Amino acid sequence: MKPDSSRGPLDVYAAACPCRDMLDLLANKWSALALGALETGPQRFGALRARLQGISPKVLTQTLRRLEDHGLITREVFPEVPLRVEYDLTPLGKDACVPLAHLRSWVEGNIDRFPAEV
Amino acid sequence: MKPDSSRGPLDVYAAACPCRDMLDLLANKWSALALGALETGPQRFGALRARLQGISPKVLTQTLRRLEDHGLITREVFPEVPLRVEYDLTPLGKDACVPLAHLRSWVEGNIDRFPAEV
DNA sequence: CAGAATCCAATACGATACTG
DNA sequence: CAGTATCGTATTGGATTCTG
Repeated sequence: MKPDSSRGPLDVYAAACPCRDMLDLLANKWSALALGALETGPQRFGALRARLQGISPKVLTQTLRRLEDHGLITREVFPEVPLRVEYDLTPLGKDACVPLAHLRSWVEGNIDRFPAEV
Repeated sequence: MKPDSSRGPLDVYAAACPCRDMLDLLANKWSALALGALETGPQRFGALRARLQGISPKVLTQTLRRLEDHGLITREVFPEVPLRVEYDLTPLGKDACVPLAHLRSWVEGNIDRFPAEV
């Protein structure tokens, strides 16, 4: 088990560690929701937009692009009419869903313990 | 098991659900790091600042205040000279640390699988 | 020490309109 | 359908300075 040294120390607390960027990507509301929405299978842009209530097309595009660039999801275009584009999880994305699903369900399961909005 | 109805449906995907706000709070880089830094016991402002490399005092204050307002941490002032202020986890905060710790360690453990920066 | 105050740069976001 | 382009606002973030 070589803990990698080619890309610097593995510490999310280090500002320069690539871990920090990944944490910034995953510890994000829209990322967590988008990845979770894909757990049930490939989804189209419109479906994701409907699922992630309140997201604008622009922000959804940004979120998906960023996830794609980091290898968490794939984007496939079907040159049909009307156009169809499907997003799906990569193996890495599937794995990332595990801790994110825990976080989402923890929130839903403990929301009653939070003090009411001030 | 009454799934609560006093505060609306429990669905992080619903824009109006309070869950959304909580997810927004926890699915956040600095929140995840700050809570994790407190897992080992109460910490002073300066210690947290040193641990969360790269954070500015202003953002750290905002982060801590927000966590305190939502009942995840406590803030205790010791009127000494020099002044000492300690932050600590509440029971709720301790519980929230569990999924967040998973997320942080998942990132550290899988960073090598991510494509190199573009 | 622990922040508050201030100023300013960056960018994130929403709404709208338009295109392949 | 699935975005992109554009605009303007709003929020965020950093650096610096100051105070109880």
